[in-house]
Amino acid sequence: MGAATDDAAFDPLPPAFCERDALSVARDLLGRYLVRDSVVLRITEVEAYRWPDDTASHANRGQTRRNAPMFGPPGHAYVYLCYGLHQMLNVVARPEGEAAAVLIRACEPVEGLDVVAARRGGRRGPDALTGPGKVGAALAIDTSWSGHPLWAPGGLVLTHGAPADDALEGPRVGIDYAEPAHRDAPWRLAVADCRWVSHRRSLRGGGR
DNA sequence: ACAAGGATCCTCT
DNA sequence: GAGGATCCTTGTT
Repeated sequence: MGAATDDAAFDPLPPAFCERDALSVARDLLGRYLVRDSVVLRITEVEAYRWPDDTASHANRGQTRRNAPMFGPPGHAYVYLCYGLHQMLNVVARPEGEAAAVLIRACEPVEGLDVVAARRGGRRGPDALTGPGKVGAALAIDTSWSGHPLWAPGGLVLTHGAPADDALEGPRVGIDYAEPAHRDAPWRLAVADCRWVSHRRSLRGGGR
């Protein structure tokens, strides 16, 4: 991706991009870039946590200190710690007061592969970036980034990237505690024909 | 102040 | 395919 620095791929997405239903935002996030310093990752897999009435969502039982950014304005990060060690990055969707988010589950490296490999124990293949905890590690973020605006220069930035033409869909991972209707809903989306995707066996063609 | 469980990852078999 | 790691968040006492 050599001469990518002078095209629009690195223009930040405005907050208004995220000011709609999380499933729509999720679909349109496929192919976008997450940029932090020398590291550029292309988003390849996401999950929508919707509003209202999604029993898998952290926001389902009301606002807490942890999930407060979900209730805030769109286009901010929501980062939380999972299983005591994994930093999970979400993009906040919907207007302020309506708590929805998109979990970034996997990415494909665009630039900064050496830095990513160093942060991921030397891994350079899809194992390095297929899983939400792996993405957090590759970007070296933690919960102190929760609430960060994703369009502000110099931090963690969500940019236009290279939007994906085709998508696969399937049920979200690790939410057996949710009501069946939400547990089985196909609200996990991934770039089609892409190796940088986790749990590929449970995905099917869904498109756009 | 306490107990329970988690939107996962890694290693080993 | 199974289990341990690892500690914060949450709801309750």
